[in-house]
Amino acid sequence: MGRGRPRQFDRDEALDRAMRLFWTRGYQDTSIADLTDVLGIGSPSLYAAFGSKASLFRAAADRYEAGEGGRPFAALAAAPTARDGVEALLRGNVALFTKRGGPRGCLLTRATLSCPPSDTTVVAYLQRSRRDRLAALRTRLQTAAAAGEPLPSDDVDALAQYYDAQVQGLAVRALEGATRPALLRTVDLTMAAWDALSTR
Amino acid sequence: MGRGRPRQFDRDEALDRAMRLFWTRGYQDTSIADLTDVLGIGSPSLYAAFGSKASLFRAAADRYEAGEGGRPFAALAAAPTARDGVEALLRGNVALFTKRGGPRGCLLTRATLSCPPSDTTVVAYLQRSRRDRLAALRTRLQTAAAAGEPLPSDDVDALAQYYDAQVQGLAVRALEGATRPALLRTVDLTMAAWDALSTR
DNA sequence: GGGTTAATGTAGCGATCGACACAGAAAGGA
DNA sequence: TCCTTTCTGTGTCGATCGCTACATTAACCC
Repeated sequence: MGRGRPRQFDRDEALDRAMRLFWTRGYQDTSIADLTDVLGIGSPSLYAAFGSKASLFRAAADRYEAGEGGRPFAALAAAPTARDGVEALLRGNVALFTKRGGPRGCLLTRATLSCPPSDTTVVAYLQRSRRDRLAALRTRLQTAAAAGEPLPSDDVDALAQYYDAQVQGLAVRALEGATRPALLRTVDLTMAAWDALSTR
Repeated sequence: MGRGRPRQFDRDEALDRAMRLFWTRGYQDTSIADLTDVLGIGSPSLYAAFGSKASLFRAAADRYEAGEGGRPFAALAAAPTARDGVEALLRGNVALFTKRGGPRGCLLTRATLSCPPSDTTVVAYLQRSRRDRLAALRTRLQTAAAAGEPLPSDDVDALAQYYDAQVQGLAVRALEGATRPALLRTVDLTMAAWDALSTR
């Protein structure tokens, strides 16, 4: 298999720990020293395995989106109706943002507000990620509209941006320390608004 | 008046420029070198006038809240009804977050997500500021409830947190580059939801 | 003008940032 | 066994971080 000296750490586990650390402290406030400390490896090993801080973050964010972070959006797409999907998206994100023992809030939202513009590759990654999430919302609502489901508005684009704002608001409040029940009451209001606007 | 050598810069103007810079780049990504550059003064003058980066930020944030940043909340308190107040709060914040030639988003929201926990005085300031804003929302809704105005929910506390989340969502989206018309469509939906939930 | 007080410009402090040079260590292939 | 290849630990690079010592300059009071 490998020709040279074998790697002495589990790359996936290291990536997972890096992801948790970026999630906890944001992008800029997570230093290479912090990472090598938590990962238990030297900085040359980190750079050999991941290239740079920026590319390590992108790999960690990929892992976030492919795992926990992507689950609420998977639930959105899989739900039988758009209403169920949006509710699953919001409640799933509340659970994600307030999980016991885990970092609070959203890794991507936090990074978006704490990444210096000079790190262009990270900024570009975050922009693409945001576009993808908006597109996921829009397409789910679009298919619902095509299926004749009742929606709170005919403007699917505006709806997608509206529910994206709900998610971001929940993420910020979770980071500020809002409790899970408090965030769920906010989701209750958002879904009550869906119903009140849809039945006309 | 002054005993020693007079200050060679306008303290208020310097504070205003510092506020704009913190608003544009967040707390952590704004360095003392950036500040002395934009303010046109040396670092000893900055420290003599403002004490430290943390206390300069708090002074700049005070200026933000007393000026532009506080206007939407002043409109909330001054409006004849809670509905008008919330709408003025949201639309005022959209205008603030997308003002041409000015920084995008909210100075406080951005700082909340980009301030290292080690800067305890700034963290404490931001927490208190957030509590105050939530309290402003809650008391306005409370007086409306006492006056018998129709509200989207009987749970005033949940309502306050819900509209706080709306503001934060708008702030994040503005920072991500959302246009003013797009954010206003989101506010349209939020206010349509108010009406649909209030008329029962 | 002298003396006092305060703000300024230069220059640099120790610490930390992201990233890497270098040599030693551990594997496979011959 | 020796060579090649790859990873690991030590040490450190130049740059930047927030911050300040020091001498100088410019105002006031007398």
